[in-house]
Amino acid sequence: MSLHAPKLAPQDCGDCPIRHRAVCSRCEADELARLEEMKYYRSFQAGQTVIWSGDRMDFVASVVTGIATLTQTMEDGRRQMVGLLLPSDFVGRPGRSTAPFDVTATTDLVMCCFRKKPFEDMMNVTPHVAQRLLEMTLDELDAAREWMLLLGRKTAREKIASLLAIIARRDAGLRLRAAKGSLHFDLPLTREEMADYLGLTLETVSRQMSALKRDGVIEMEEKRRIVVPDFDLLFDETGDDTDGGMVA
Amino acid sequence: MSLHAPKLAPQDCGDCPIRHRAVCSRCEADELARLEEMKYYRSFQAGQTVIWSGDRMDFVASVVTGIATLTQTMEDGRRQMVGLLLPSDFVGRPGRSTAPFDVTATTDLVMCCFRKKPFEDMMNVTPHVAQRLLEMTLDELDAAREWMLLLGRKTAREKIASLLAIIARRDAGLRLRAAKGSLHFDLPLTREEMADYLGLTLETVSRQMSALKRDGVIEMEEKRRIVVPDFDLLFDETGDDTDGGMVA
DNA sequence: CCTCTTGTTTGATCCTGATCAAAGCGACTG
DNA sequence: CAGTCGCTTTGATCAGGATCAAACAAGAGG
Repeated sequence: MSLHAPKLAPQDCGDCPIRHRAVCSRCEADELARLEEMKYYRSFQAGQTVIWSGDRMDFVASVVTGIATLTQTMEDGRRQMVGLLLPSDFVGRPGRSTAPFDVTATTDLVMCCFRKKPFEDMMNVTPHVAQRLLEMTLDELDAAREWMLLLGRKTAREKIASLLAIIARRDAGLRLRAAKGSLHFDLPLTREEMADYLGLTLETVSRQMSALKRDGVIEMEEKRRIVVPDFDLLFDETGDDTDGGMVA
Repeated sequence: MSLHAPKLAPQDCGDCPIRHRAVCSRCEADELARLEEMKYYRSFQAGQTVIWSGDRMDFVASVVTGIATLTQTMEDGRRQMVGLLLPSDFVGRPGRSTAPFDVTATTDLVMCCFRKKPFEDMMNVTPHVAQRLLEMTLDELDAAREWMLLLGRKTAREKIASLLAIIARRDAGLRLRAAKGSLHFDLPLTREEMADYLGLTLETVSRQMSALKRDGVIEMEEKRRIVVPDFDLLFDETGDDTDGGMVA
């Protein structure tokens, strides 16, 4: 349907996600080679800030391993997460030189980076990259709009359930739906980070997690290890009207 | 800095925004001609739905005159606006065939459309279009993230002030800051639409508008005609920490 | 072993914004 | 002009989540 081969499954992805995400498998070999020699890696410890809002940002990057968050902070400290970067996700924008929000490593993090200028130059000669990047950005925009519905109109319980469903679904996507219905996964975020994601306080997050446990929607092996006995049960709590892709 | 000439001011824009927004002035004349012969116009009355969420969408378009909104609706009727389209804004995504949300004309609306397939084909041969589109999409993503901060963390009063500031600023951009400090403009949205934008109820919107009037931050000539005696005063109510571009 | 720290849970109370209800205000029409 | 419709304002009350506060759990490090 497009110029690109079907998206590669994450486990097929080698050490550098950009190579697979931004460039299609039919691109000429020398373009790939050019990309290869441009890239370099940066590692961050959990909790470390990758870049502060307003700072000069002279690279673009994609996540290789670990999780990073994009957050906006108001003067008085109110904080809202506006993006969650998982392996293979992309950050940075060709054509803008300062970061519009904080980027923070929530776990140990490895990113694959390209200096912005040569990356932009390369975009000009290899249109596939621009097209793939457009596609990814449009997906992100769709996700942001789902998120806006969540922030603006969902109840605390629905917000929690939605977040759990998002993470569960992503994990299930990788692990291809483990034990037929029953699903278990690690929560990569603290209660406070969940609160920042959802526009709630950490106390409310904690209370609603307890409520979902009490009501049998989820179980907790440990505080950060979740078991979902029946995904449909969880999904019913999200307020969304269709499942939309649990089954591949 | 890029392949594109500096962005044209809106008043320079002819009858078809895509021509100016999506293609740079240095592009070859025959590309412009090809775009010209592809385009067609569609008109909608205020209140009319352009396309329903989930419907097949076989065109891309940009707004010529009027205002359209993108909204998501939950089963029980809760509604969240996720996009506001002003003249020269773009809708539709190459590479996806169904609309992910409702598009509605809030005023009488004229859109300049291109059938999706030929538009995609053209994108493949004219990389400038893809690049320009990427740039626009990234701007939209930034706007969506600002909006997420508003929805997740701002108070009702801050939300109202932010919305008024956004509209005032946009109007000032066009009319180049009319009466030195004092600014007046029409609100293109009903109280209910404002509520859907802000994740509030229409009653709360009405009350906070009254409060801002009582406190001298705004005046109302008519219910939909706003006077801002001092923009800085309004801006102080938004919770944002820097003005960020009122003055060109 | 104890202490310090970080993340989490739970309780008590408060307050912002939602909900329910009624009335005002134009604009348009018969 | 009365009557209606769409939009807006205002009032009374309610409730969901925030805030303040305390205690718990699990490491890490001395």
